[in-house]
Amino acid sequence: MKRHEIFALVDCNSFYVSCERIFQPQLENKPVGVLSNNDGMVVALSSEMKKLGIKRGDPAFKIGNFLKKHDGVLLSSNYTLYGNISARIMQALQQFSPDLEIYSIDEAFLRFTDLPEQDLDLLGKKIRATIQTWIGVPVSVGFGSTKTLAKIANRVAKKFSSTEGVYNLCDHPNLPKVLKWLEVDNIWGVGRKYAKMLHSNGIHNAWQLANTDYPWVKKQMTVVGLRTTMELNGISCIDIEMDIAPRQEIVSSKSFGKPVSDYQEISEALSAYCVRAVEKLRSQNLVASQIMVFLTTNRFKKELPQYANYALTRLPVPSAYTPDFLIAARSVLKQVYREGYEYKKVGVMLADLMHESQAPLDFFAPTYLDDKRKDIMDCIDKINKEMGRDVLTYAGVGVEQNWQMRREMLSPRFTTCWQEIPIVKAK
DNA sequence: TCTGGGGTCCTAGGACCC
DNA sequence: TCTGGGGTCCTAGGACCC
Repeated sequence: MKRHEIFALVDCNSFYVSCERIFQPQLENKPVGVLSNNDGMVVALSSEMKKLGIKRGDPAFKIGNFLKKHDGVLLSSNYTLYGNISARIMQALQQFSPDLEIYSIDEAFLRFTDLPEQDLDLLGKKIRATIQTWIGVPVSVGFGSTKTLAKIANRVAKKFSSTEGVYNLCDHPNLPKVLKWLEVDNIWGVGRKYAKMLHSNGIHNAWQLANTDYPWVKKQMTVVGLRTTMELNGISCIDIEMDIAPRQEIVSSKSFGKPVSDYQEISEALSAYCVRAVEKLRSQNLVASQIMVFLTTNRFKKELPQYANYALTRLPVPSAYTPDFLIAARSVLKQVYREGYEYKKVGVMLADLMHESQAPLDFFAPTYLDDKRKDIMDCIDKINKEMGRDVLTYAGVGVEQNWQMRREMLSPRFTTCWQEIPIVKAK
């Protein structure tokens, strides 16, 4: 007999903003927004910011003046800080259940087995209090008999202050009411395209979707949509994933701080992203054998000629040796680069990843592990880790780096850099 | 001046094999 | 009249997530 399972979704409220507020208490109760790379658009907002009518995705340059009038603050994103705070939260959550899935930087699923349901509300409150006290970040907790329902419960917890941040949908008499309230657009797993399709078929809320003919759903939305629909009916189809699945691809790409046409500059930026991607590869003890390069102009500038393209190549043997990728990336870039365009973005994607110990042997060439290449890379990584990022790097990444992104409102690395750790003076 | 970056999964179709 | 029937692997594209 299957044991009775309950899922919880713990989700940090306005995560990036909450991270900034830990070390900058003057930001409490103020409209605060955190921007995407290049200070482009708002990606996280405090509730005060939402009340001003600002939305995720609003471009920074359009709202700057408006915010000044309302004492609002915009910050550049500080992923070093957010990553560190996230790790602390996940560690703290471990104590509530060993069955923990880190779903994103600010969300985790927990699975409980044979837990008395009357205790759920108390448990939710305890989780909230723990994360608030230990780390200083407010979270919301939703319980459900499936992951999809736990997600919905979390949404209710966030939306209605009367819940005090905890909502339980397990065998709840309000379940039909909640499902009727929730538009299909807001169901986990239903994106813009499918939401539109469902609306045009007269299915507007989660209750209606739950009661839709399964074969029809499968035909229109593949098994993925079918799973979601069944989960709305309390049939658990998506289990938590505790093992960190090995990566299948690693992407490194960024928009430029300003438009770039010059081949040399693009090549430098590409080289820099390539160095970063291969570092990431090595940090997980992986090797890659495929590399793809893509570049694109600014699609928002409709008056300018547009161009986007990509191409890929394979390495003769899987590798994590940066120069192998730099050489490959540059030869691929030559294939896709066209003169006379203002480029906005270039990037590299590594694919065909496998653990370095599983790389196939080649009769004619030594594997990455065999010859000195791994030793050289490990040595460089170690120096960079101890002495600072890019103390040792490659000539191809250039010196001036005019293409670098903008981060004009960046907060300090409060928790990960000795020079930037805040000092509290005793009175 | 100015609009993110990094992932996953599923399906259809073509190549190739016996 | 009629032109096999599976498999598998690979890739591109489309959907989704935060």
